[in-house]
Amino acid sequence: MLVDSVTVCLGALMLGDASGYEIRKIYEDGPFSAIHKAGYGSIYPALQRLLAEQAVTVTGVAQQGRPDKKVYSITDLGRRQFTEAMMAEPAPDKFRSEILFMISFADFLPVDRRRALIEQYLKTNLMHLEHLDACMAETPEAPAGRQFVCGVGRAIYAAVVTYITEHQTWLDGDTADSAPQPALPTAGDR
Amino acid sequence: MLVDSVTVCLGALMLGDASGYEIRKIYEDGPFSAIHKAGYGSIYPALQRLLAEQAVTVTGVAQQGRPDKKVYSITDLGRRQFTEAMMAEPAPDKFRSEILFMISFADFLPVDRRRALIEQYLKTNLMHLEHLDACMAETPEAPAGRQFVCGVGRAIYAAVVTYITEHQTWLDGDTADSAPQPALPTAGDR
DNA sequence: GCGTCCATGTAAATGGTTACATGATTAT
DNA sequence: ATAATCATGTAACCATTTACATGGACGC
Repeated sequence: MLVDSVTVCLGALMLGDASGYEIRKIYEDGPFSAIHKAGYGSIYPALQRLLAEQAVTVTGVAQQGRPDKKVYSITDLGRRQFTEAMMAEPAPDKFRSEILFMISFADFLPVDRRRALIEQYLKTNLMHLEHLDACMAETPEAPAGRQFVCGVGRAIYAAVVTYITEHQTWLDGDTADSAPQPALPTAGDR
Repeated sequence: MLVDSVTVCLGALMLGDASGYEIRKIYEDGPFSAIHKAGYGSIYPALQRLLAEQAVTVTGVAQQGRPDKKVYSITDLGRRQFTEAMMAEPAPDKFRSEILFMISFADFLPVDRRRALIEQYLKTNLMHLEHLDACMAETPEAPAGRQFVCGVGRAIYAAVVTYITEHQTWLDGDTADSAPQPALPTAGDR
């Protein structure tokens, strides 16, 4: 894997100094969360490796009332490592959806369950959409790359929401009734 | 994980008897490939577990010229297990994209690299779209659940392709020039 | 009082991917 | 000849996720 926890930390530090805790927040809450998540269990060990490699430096920051913070800064070596990683061939995207897997087998499930799954899928996609919009609104001056990626994410969530609202009746009623009607025009949907 | 290799095999066998080799093909080549991939390394052990649990049965099929095939069939117990798994709370979707991660940091990359990444992303999405269309054309009588999921996949790929073609110039020129102009209006961007 | 946020870390468990091992047939 | 397809499996490897451990401050 070319983009592993180490690269992920380096990326966060390219945007500015940060502690492990803050790096996690970036990937867990920020606009990056849709692309790549990272928990403490992967970040803290990665930072130690980077420190040993001298790709980053640390500064202990004492805080009043809070535990000490360790703020990491990327070094020139780290910057070079990061750029190198960005030049490697990216691995294919990985996507895994339990809920879509379940919906695939809707025909074997009770009608209630089908409806519940669709509803849940619609709801979560709407939430993601709102969350992304909120993130984008917070940083209107974000660099072009990040805005582009956020735009892609937005387009995806919006497309899913639209599709569901237009087609959710497909799975209503039992199998016999479900005749997939018009669907998407142009490029041979069906 | 509620939908693991075992459940995945059970799902494939719900659609009909199959060998490990054939199950892999379903998840590697078929319309399911976008949702959940599975290699031999996870399928064969899963089938053995299922056999021990008596969720499936095997029939050895001797073939002329070919290695013997082991065709698995799901039992009533297996069907019950599968349905039970489909009633559990689905884990949140997992998505990881190295290429989008790279594009997020486009501002730190040479212009050539930016363009190459965008182009590659567009190309792969077009490929996925075509592949899905081909899959859907092959089985026009697919059950409603599967058609719905394929439709979602199609909508996603189509949305990404549209977004890229409309916004790819953002990342042209160097950072100074890249003023993200009109950007995203209100809601339904697309 | 209780939950959440801040803050850093470790260790075990999970579980999928990759590589290896074997081997015949068919298509190029 | 050589690559690809058919066919089954094992074992090491890898990385992430989850649970655990610790602890003060702040809001409700």
